[in-house]
Amino acid sequence: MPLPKSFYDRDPADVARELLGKLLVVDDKLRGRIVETEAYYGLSDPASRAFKGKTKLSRWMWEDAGSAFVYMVHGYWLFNVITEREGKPSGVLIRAVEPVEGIDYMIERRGTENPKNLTSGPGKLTIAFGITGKDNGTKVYDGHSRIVIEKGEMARFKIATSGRIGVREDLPEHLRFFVEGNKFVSR
DNA sequence: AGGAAGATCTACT
DNA sequence: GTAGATCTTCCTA
Repeated sequence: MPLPKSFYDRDPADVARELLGKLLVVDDKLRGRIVETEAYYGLSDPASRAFKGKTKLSRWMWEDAGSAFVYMVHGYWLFNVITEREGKPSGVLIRAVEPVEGIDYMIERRGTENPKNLTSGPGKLTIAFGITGKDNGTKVYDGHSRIVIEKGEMARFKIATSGRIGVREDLPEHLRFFVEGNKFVSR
């Protein structure tokens, strides 16, 4: 069962923290455990795609909680889930997952057999899972969607935080969350 | 037409 | 570990 829409209708930092350990599922055959996330706010966050207002690309950030927002940067697609109510842009970037199921497909798409290099980065995991701009607007709380996020079980783990990676201008708060010691975290 | 963007890969010290 | 090239759209001029 996918996580309910209400799970995403909250502050993105809370959602980012609690998405750790959850399962990203695509086409019911590719599964990955989320081990690294980042929260992004809207108009008040210079690193957010919504900062400069609605454009053809960023308009997906104004969708309702639990919608997919896929953005391309430097030739790679990055997968985000929108948080908070419709009309209030914010979201969570999925930065890394740990491969769980469908590893053969991931190896084929990524062109490498090194499991550590399959999904250990935001641009890598979209390639491994076959996620592109066409998936914009997908409702990840709807069981019929191609992309959903499920509860999943994971042994106890410790959550660490840091500033966000790669952004030109970060906010003072720590908005990156990751599973401490997990080898699939991007760095 | 040119540049920016939340990254990755490769080839070195 | 760090440095540089290169990746693809869309946005702004």
